[in-house]
Amino acid sequence: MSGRKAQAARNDELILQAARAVFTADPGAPIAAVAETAGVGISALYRRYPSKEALLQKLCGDGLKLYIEVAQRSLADDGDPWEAFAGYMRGIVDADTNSLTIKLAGTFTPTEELGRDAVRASELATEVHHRAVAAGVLRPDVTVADIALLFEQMASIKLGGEERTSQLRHRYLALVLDSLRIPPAHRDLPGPAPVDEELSVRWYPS
Amino acid sequence: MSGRKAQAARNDELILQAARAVFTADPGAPIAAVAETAGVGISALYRRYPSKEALLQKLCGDGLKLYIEVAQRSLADDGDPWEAFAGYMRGIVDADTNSLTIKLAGTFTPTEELGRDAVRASELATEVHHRAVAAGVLRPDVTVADIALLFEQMASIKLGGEERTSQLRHRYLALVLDSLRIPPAHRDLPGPAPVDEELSVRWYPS
DNA sequence: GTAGAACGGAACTATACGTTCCGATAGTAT
DNA sequence: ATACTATCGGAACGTATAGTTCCGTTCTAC
Repeated sequence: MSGRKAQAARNDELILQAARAVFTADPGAPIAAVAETAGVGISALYRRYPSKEALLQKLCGDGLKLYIEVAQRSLADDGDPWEAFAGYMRGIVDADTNSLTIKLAGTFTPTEELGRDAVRASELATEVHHRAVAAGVLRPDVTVADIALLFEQMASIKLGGEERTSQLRHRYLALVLDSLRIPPAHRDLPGPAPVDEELSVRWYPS
Repeated sequence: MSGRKAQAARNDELILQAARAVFTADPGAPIAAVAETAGVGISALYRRYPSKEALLQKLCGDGLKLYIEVAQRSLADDGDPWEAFAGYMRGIVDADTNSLTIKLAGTFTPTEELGRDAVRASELATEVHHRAVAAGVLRPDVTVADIALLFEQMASIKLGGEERTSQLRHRYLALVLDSLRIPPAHRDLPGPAPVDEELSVRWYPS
């Protein structure tokens, strides 16, 4: 494959990557920002997706599939039950699927396939949760819905670049995990704590 | 005081309350929404504040003062050091000052007075934090900036009505406090856990 | 050399929102 | 009683933003 067809195929991927990056950074971003980030024109977008809504549905769908994959990987883990659960949570935080899925909830009517994947993801999350509780490594007064809201809290952290944000999310995830694990204990926190300047810069218009 | 002057004074308060409610719910809300919520016309707003920015600065300032008050109240607490610290965190979460202050950061140029109050608030937060660490009730690998980010995470929780949101914030604050306190332990979580329907309704446009 | 797919980006349109302006109203002073 | 003024409601205006369409261009395949 070469020439024009090849560029079209490359653009397919380029556009998806750009869309993911742009909309996770700012769910309300204009579609022109996606085109610019991808380095293509606007018509390259509209050739592939009939509307912005269609693009968002695609991204949401991909996010859900990633979520399902992470959950399945955890269920396949036969080792230490706590590590399986903690790995699941770390995986979801890394996948960064909540930033999109949640913030975009209600901005478009869910597809049928989207609905199916959502219940599938929910089932898997319940299964992961149930295993950890049954193994006696996860405090039982925390429900599956609690875990979902905790993911949203992690997703709300946005500071500095992409790298730094991920680092900090894992730092606070470690804190949360400390409060979830049985027996309770304090483990070392990963990544450096934020410094004052990281916080104060946000008070000045960019 | 009666008649027209009285209504004007009442409107002063009405507008501030409405503005606080509207902008905490949606920091990007239009100014017309504030007027509608307050039950007044738009000109009643512009008579008091020359621009939207001025109103936001006022709200931010009030929020900071509230923050300072809560911190001072904690420092005046001579009882159990942990309870003083936990009460401080609960107080800040209740004050709901972060929803505004953070989300609005960078949307306007900070006033001089705003800057002064900000450093004052920062000093007090450091003092509160230092006391808890010195008393040996707060894990020392968590910094003041960490606490600030934790507040933001609590503020990101928005589910159901105002009442329910507050309930859930306290639930997850309790979880976080479990991971902060020395010695580590699991305490009962306040408020009912979210049920599935509370989460799923967000997927449908209102 | 030509047909057509893919593309870039200007142009169009709708909408949202901050701000201004004007007519109305109700206390208040003379 | 009448004129004056502070206050108010809300329509009107201008501007910015963003989704979508459209047209001229380019590049490949045959």
